[in-house]
Amino acid sequence: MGGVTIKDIAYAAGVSHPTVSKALNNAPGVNEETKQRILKIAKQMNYVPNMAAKRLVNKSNRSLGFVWPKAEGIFFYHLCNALQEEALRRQVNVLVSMSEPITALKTFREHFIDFVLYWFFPNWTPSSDFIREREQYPGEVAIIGGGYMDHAAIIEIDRMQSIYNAVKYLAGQGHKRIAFIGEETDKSNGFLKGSLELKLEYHPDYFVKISSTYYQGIQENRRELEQKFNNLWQSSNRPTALILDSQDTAFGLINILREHNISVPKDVSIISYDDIPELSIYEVPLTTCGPSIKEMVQIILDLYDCYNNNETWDNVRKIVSKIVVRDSTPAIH
Amino acid sequence: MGGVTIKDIAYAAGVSHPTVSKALNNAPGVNEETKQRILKIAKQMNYVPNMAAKRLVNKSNRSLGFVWPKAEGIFFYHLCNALQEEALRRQVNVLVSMSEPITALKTFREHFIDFVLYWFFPNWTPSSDFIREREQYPGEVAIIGGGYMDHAAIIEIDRMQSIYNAVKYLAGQGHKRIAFIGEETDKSNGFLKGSLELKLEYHPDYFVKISSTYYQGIQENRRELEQKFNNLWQSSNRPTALILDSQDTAFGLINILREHNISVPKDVSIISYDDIPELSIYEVPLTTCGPSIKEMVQIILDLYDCYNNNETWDNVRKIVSKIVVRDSTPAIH
DNA sequence: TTGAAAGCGCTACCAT
DNA sequence: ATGGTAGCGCTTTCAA
Repeated sequence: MGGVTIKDIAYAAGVSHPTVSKALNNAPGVNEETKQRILKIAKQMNYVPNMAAKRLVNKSNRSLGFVWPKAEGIFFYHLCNALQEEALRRQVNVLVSMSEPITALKTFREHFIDFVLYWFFPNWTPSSDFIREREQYPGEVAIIGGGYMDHAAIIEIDRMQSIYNAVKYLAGQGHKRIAFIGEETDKSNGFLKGSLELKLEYHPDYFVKISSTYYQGIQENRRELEQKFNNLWQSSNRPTALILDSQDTAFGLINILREHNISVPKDVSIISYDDIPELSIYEVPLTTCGPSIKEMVQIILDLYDCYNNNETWDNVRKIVSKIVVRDSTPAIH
Repeated sequence: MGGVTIKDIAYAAGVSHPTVSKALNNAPGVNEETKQRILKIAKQMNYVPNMAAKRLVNKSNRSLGFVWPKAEGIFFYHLCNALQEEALRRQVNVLVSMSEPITALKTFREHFIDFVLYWFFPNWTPSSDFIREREQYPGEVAIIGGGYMDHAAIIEIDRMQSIYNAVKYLAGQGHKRIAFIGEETDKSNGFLKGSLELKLEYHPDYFVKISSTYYQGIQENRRELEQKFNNLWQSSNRPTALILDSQDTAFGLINILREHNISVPKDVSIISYDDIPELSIYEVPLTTCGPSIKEMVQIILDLYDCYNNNETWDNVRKIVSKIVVRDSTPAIH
């Protein structure tokens, strides 16, 4: 039960265990034929490497841990899935933890995961306990989504630029009156910057600032959204396009539009932040902006590979945002 | 990274490294005074045990792997979160994998997770590859949600009973005309059984059978739901209560009701399957049936504890369903 | 009570 | 190309 080791394989293949090790790790200096034989036997015997032993000799084991932030799940669900899929292709294991950052790191350390990826939010900074835990962690730590700490690779997401691009795109489609609905963050700043630089019509109510969040209750959230949207819609400067700051806002607004018989894109064009499939399979597939999950996953695993091959890498990588054009934003005249 | 080992401590304390090991692990056979001295030095030197080395010798550890099924995420998100939280309380690590079952088991084996929990669906049966992989796996495998295999603990969910109870509860609230909306599964059978046994009014259109699923597209799903619901609502035997087979159906229907200005519970009472917070924070908090996530998590970890303490356990555990009464189902006259 | 020695599974480093 | 040997840090005998 359990323990098939390289020695067992070596015995079965009639070679020595170092040869098996080399064969299994694609190391040079093994006859191709022998190698194939060993590989075959290993598979037959359903060999599973002992990560502890690997770690003991300071070898990485091609596994990546992702720490799922305490936040609404749908985006991270898709991110995890995509990560998982691409990782499979690249032969790396992905394990997910939903613990808080310190516990997660400890758990990953105990299980020999050699690369841990955190999703944090802008302005996050590490607690001293976290720093201490990170010092004990032998592998690499990467941070995506926001925040910064020493001894961690950073994958930056430029949300401001994302929204800025959305404004630009809509302007290119012929819109002059564009409103933004969402919280006050980098994203809304991108909207303001875009409106200003592209010399769009601007009225203070074009920034529809939402303050209640989903988890304060759908009810509260919806009420606020509905009321503020109505104000905007009834104003004398009704916009022709809307930029929404997240899928959450998009879901809320779509219901509201439906009730009011406002049709997309006939009555209004829409771009939403967040690259998730739910936005593309709606009645009117929505144009989205923001980093593509697919691309994020590539960058993450490229980073992992760099680490794994002991290559150097830029400590900060930027992930560019992308507009995925769908039916909700045709050109207007 | 790394550095201080028990040998260093041994040298500093003027003892041998096995003695340090014993002292650090509270093992018997070490002079109390020596032990304290060693502990103190270890602390001074900021010793951190090398998990790899430990693991290489001692195989077991308190950790549980959960395999997240390829299915829509929101329920599993809550389940994972709850599992994680209770596990923290019980000092067990939880790691989640989104790989397919065999890969997941292999990954967990590699990383010394000694207990793996699968969510499967009714009528699932293991492939021969899976059986083989399980045989190699030294830990325990548990299955929840449906399906069966040898050498696995089973946590059974009686969905039929859940819905049956819902029917019974609604009947108790005074309803005679109850309809069910959802796919044809154990759940719909529970509805039919309840209607029959409790001698409710029954019309064929009270079983609103939905066949398209969420991932065929929201659009398709919504259209079918809307059309079938309209039929039901316009029929001469309009029901006074609805049982919905999942949160998915609930979300869809709620939007439809809103558009039609049908008010809950004034115009119709509703019970939905699935114990997730989203159903409780809606405009009208919905009464739900089905197993409570909290309870599921308890049963899972109780099972884990049994396994971990080498206790015996019933190979099949049933998880009872519960009705959480909220505002959507008042008594009627 | 203590410590010398063996060994967990693996890789690195030489010899051959 | 191959394999013998050493050693990663730790626990576990077992002899002193």
